[in-house]
Amino acid sequence: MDYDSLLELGDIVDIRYPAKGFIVIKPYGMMIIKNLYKLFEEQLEKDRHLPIHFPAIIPENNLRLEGEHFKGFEGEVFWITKAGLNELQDKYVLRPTSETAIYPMYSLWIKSWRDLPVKYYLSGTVWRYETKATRPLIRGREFLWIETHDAFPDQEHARTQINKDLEIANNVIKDRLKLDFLMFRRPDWDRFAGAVETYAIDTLLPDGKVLQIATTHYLGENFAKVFNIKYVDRDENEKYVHQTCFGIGINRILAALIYIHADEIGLRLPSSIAPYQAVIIPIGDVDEYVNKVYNVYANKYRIHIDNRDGITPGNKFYYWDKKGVPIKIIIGKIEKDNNTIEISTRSGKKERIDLGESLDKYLELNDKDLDYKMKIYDAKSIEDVGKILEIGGIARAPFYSIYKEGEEYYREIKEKFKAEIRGVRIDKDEKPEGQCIVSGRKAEHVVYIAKQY
RNA sequence: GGGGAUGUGGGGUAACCUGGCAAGCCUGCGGGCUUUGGGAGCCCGAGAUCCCGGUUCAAAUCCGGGCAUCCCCA
Repeated sequence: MDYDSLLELGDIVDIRYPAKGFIVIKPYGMMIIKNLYKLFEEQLEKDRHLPIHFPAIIPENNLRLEGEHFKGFEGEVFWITKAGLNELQDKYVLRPTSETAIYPMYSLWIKSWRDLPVKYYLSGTVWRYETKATRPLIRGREFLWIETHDAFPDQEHARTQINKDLEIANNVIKDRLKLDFLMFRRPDWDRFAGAVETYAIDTLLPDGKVLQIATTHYLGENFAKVFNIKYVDRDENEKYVHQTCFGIGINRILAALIYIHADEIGLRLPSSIAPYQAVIIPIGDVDEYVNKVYNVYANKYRIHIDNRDGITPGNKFYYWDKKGVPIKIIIGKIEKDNNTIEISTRSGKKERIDLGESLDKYLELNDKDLDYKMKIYDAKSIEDVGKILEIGGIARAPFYSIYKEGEEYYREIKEKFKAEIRGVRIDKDEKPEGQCIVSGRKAEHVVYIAKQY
């Protein structure tokens, strides 16, 4: 089913808000988002991150401090130049990302090796003045995300954190959300503004474009130097911290969930984030028994009773199927008389079980049905890349280099196919065979090429 | 950033080119009756021409601007 219809019938967002790139997220969408936040925050806290809040506005001077970072974001920030009737002398921006909001404070907080590491996460909103076509949840001028900002005594610790970030992403996105993705090191020409290295997670949407849903950056000492984040180590040497930051695109993950798992009927949601894991649909006059069933399951599962009057059961089945509820619990006279419930899964399986029996099995079944694999094919030539992109896949190919010397060949791909080199796998060591499909040089990397959002 | 197209009840659309009936249809929404084990039926009802200006006896329709959406190109 197409993306726009899914948003509409899933009651996820209302795109009619009259400001470009800004949308309303409706309760059903927001309930999913809250569950997404919870999954990630639990994992982050398990990895000893602490929650923090930072203001949404950043003074212009702070934003300017790291030159490359400023250059990267200057064109896409919302400026606050006037307040009330006053023109502001010192302007602000609405944060497009929070490095320059947070690091001046880190400079104040971090003094000694005893203060490290610092690992904080911020769940919140950022704003970017996107001028390209916006798309609900996929590219907006306002979006929800989580960003961590970590400071370590040295490079080694920082790099270890990057692996942990990717592990967290894997635990949630692959295991709990059932989304397939690839982890890349981005080519040099596609780094985060101000970062030494950028790692990213891409998933492939059904329309054949990849969507970046999370990134983690190794910032090195770049920001520490301009924001003066120094500590004294055990040997009384003054040193700059090494930093990482990890961004998790909540809106985009929601978009991917909706779009990738859907079928012809509508949404299909993994049980980990479904607003309702099961909906009770009563048939006939069985209120008392319905309440009994609800009480049996409500403290273990997210359960909703659909007791709307005057709507036929069939209509309710269809309604909740469209919204992607994993399990429907059907309760009528038969169930009441036998102290049972009927389970009907989103995938169409029906079974009558005893009241009190666990629903886990059916939720697991629901989630297992959601497993899918992205279309990735090997390209042995530049023509192959075209063919693979044509059918909406990701092309895997030997390429000269993801470092700056490879950029000119990347340009050729970009021009020819309007596609991007997403990078080299980091979860897997891939050795290229033969020649670069563009330059004919000896290939140093195996890269993945795809159209992107 | 450049170009093109579009804007009609909550959603999808007809009428627009060639100005003129009470702005039609499907769906959704509210009420009533009848129903209820996989999208029920009948009756009633609420709900729209994006905004500002212009042309005209008359504008959803033509013109200008704004806003918004979609597509293509950089």
